Amino acid sequence: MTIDDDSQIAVAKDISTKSNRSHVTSPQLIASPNVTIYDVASRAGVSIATVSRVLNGYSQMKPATRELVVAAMRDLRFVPNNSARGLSSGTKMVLGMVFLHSEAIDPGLEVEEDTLLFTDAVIRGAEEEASKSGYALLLGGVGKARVSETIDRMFSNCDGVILLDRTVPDRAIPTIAKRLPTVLLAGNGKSRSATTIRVDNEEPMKKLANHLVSVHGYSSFAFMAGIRTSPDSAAREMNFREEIARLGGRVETDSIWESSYTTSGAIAAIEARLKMDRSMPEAIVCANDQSAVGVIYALEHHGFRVPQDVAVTGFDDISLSRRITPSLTTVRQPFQELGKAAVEVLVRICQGEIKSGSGSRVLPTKVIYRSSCGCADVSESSVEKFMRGRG
Amino acid sequence: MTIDDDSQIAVAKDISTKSNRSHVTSPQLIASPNVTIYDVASRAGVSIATVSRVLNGYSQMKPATRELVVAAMRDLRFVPNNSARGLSSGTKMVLGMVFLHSEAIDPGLEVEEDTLLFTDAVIRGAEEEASKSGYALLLGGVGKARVSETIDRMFSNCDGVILLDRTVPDRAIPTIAKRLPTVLLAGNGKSRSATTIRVDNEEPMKKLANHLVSVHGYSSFAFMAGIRTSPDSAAREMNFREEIARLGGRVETDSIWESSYTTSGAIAAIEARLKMDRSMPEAIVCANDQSAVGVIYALEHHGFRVPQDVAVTGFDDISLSRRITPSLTTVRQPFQELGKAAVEVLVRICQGEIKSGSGSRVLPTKVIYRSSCGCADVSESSVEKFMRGRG
DNA sequence: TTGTAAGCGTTATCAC
DNA sequence: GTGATAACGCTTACAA
Repeated sequence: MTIDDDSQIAVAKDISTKSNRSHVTSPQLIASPNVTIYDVASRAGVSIATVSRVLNGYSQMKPATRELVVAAMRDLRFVPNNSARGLSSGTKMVLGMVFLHSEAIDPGLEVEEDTLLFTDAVIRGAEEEASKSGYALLLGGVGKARVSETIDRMFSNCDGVILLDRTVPDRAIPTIAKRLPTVLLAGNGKSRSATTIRVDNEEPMKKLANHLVSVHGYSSFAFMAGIRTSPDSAAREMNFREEIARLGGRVETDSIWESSYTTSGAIAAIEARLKMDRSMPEAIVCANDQSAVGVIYALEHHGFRVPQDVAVTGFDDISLSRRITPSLTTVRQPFQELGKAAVEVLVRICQGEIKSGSGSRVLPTKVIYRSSCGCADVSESSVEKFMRGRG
Repeated sequence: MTIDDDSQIAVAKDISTKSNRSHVTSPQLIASPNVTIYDVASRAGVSIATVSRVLNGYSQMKPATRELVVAAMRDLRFVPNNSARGLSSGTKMVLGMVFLHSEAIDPGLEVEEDTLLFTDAVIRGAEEEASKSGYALLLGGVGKARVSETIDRMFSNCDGVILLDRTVPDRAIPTIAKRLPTVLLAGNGKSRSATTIRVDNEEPMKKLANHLVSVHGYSSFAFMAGIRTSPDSAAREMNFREEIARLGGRVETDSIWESSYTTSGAIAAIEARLKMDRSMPEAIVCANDQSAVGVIYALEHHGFRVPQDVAVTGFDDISLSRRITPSLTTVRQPFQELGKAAVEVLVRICQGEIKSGSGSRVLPTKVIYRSSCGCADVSESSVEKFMRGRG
């Protein structure tokens, strides 16, 4: 419908030759008198098949007929019923996105707003891309135990589904993928059953390791994991450890270095570590920015200067990382692009262009050197940046 | 389906007595061999009507029969087809949320991530509440000109829709509301056709005005609007102006005080203002936190100290407002609650408990005094706060 | 190029 | 308490 002109709604009611359809004497209560292809057909003087053809952009039609139908659709303000479409064709033009509720990520914490950022940005990117391709995006948040409910909803409402990392137990993925085109977001990329979209964790971690060793001369390190079972965290940790080992440095191995990806978790970890040993490694590399922020807070709280006493780095490049002091050296990850890429791939799978499970797609990342690693922060000030932004 | 056990999918395939249904010789290509109520019915030895009754929690059934059906559903891993349900019953168990794409809010700007916050938090709150009520949430982002496409998608996929402020021209709302239960979020509350959920802009703005005058003794002010046509911005401005007038203060009236709700917009506005007149009012009250941040940046960039030379306040209480220096005096707005409340109301409208258009619901807000207005910031440090958060 | 009619998987109205 | 069966609004063979 065209929402720019309310008056036509009246027209629709007057003209509607509703129930002209031959085989019906509507027995059900119908909430709103919705216009159907029968109405359009009878107004245009054609069959419903013809209306359907117009609706689906069937090419081999007499242009005049098409015009007629289009006009009738406009006049009656016809909006196709997607349930009927979905039922008949099996295609719903809806994609699902399964993510973790914030309480599931960090229960009990008042609010850690930035935690929302990753998922939100992905959702935004996905929605934008989906709507470009004519799909709608259905949200499926999962908390403690809602997983199977949510998955069922996806099955019954969507043509395909994007599963964010850790929303669904690994072993369930093949089952899901068997039933519905599935794309994994930020998973480990090892699933044979579904395509994975993720960022490059290898190159930037090696680069970062090299930078810390060659440029700043550090040799003792710790890696603050997010959640050890998270593929991203694991990959970042592994690549960092490997490279440091290759360069002859040492990385602590204590299991205490785990933050739940949160600021508060990182603070708690540092506290715990300090109870065991007052000394600190020369540099702490974190699996994400939020924990890096926590590490910096906690270190400074206990009298360590960053980066003079201990260098700290993050991963993500959330906006906060530019604003804290010291500004955070980190790895820029294209949040929205991840969502977009996932939808792109999923749409192509749904449309049969590519088949499910075909490998993984890796998006590039970039190391951003700011001051928390010991570099001079050469980025523009916020004001300058914003001003330039205005042209 | 229960996703905890992949093996049963095999069972489903073996047992399925598909196409037992009397009246069918499936002519269409069916992508996946989905289990239907026919399969369940034949496996349980009952009619499809009985299966449907179980599905809908019909109470007057022999428990034994119910058991039988439930077992069959479990065994076959039956998931009801929502398109069919929607077609037959007209109820889709899907709610729509229409919001503005970020590019529509602030085109051309690189990324102003915090801009996302309001909408994202609302979406999260809405999704959580929706899923509690058994509904799914469908996203409908609108950019430049996608409005009517998106609205159509809502019509054809949803039982009801939440319209965020400024997503749809005012005059189109009655048309939409006539066709679909509609709730307005952060609108002006004046629509007769749809219920509005919004926050209280009156009490906190009056309180703030009083605070600035009585506690700090300011008498010259400016109000940095977001977008003048935005009901929230307008309400905040009006209430502030009224109260200041009552108290005998002055508020500038130049139209230059408008930020587009963004940091960069606020900076640009301050720059423009400075070109006209080097002096500044004693206090600048902003329609949201993002613009307050821009105001502070720009003022300090030009040698003004905040709050000593100029006091600044915001609205929203985004996490950044606690972290900047000086910390921002602002009004806390319950983002997620807004989403929740909107869904709550919408669900009740959809279920016929209350009728559409019945008044508006106003959520409370709270003034948070920090240092940018001249108060001493008594809030805990970040570290302390985070630590306490851990218990 | 267009029309006829079967079928998609549910719900709901009748009977029994 | 349960079973037949029509109807929901659309797509798609197949026929014309």
